[in-house]
Amino acid sequence: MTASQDVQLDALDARLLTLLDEEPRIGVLETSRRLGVARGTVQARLDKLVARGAIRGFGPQVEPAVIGFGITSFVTLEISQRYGHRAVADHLEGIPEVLEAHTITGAGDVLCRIVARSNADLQRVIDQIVGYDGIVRASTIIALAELIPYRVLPLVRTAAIGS
Amino acid sequence: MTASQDVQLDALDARLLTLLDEEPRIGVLETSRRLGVARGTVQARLDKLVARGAIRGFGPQVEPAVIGFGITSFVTLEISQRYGHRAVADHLEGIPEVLEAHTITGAGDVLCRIVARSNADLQRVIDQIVGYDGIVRASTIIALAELIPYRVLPLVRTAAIGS
DNA sequence: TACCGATTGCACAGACTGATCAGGAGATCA
DNA sequence: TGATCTCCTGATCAGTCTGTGCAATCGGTA
Repeated sequence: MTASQDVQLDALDARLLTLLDEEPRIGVLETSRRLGVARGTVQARLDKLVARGAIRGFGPQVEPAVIGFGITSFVTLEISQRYGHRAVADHLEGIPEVLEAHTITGAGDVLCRIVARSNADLQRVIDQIVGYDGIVRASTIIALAELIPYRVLPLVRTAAIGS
Repeated sequence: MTASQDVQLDALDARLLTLLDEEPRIGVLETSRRLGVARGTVQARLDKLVARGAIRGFGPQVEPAVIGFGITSFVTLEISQRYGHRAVADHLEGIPEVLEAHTITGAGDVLCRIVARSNADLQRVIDQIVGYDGIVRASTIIALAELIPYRVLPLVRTAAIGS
């Protein structure tokens, strides 16, 4: 699962990632100035992080809630033994409202994150999900408020040695 | 919660977001060429999306699993009525391994996503979480495999009108 | 028909990128 | 101590992009 070898970050990597997260549009040159290192160093560090997979990408982070999908829910699925996980994953991949899915331990087989335009719309999506033989039943939890929005930076600082 | 008014995307927005997601480093000019529109249009669209909050940012998307945190888990917390959600959120915010947290409906009060270096490390993090008076107990689900990695693009295409 | 927002095409100066190279600093090993 | 390696530095070069502003155009609307 873990791609190749784990990437060990250092303090400079952590500062670099933090700075880029806060001001992604400043460019490599300005970044190097802020960090007090040579431009080539910044480019080399970035290339390395991307090459090793530590950075998945720099794409725009779209906020589902702002483009009309204000409801977030976590749905636990119980899948039929006769169907493989792969088949279920394929089914789920075809539903845009399914933002991610994991196989899990415990009471349930798959946990997925689902967004919808409204509670009624959520019902529609869930119906679509369970309208597949491989899925026996679904248990839905609705997210009421976002206490902590997704973040990785604190973890990056923890992971960095000598910081 | 939803910042201002929902942003209604159109086909061009969807194509723009898709292209930027696939090749974030191509720059505005190249983007305009690929989309067949004027450079100013691309800039205006992007500015608008950012201003309205549809795009949260362009920061590097760090992959926790690659920097040493290979274990992902979802932990449901039951919190004491005497403490507010806010207090619990503050507590959780101080723990880097807590990547996100939501208040939820159903059997439990808070659902959070937690990563750790190993199962033993996960135990340490959970102990840290429950070592707080406001939290009565924690129920942990471990993610075994990532069936669908987090994605938003299919949703963007769905949200766009006239696509 | 007049108005309005959005898009276009163009222009300019300034700044950045990608690539490359020689030299230096620090760590490792025999 | 000396050889070797890796990483960082500082600099150069041509080519390209960005930020900005403006006048004209287009499509839909009052």
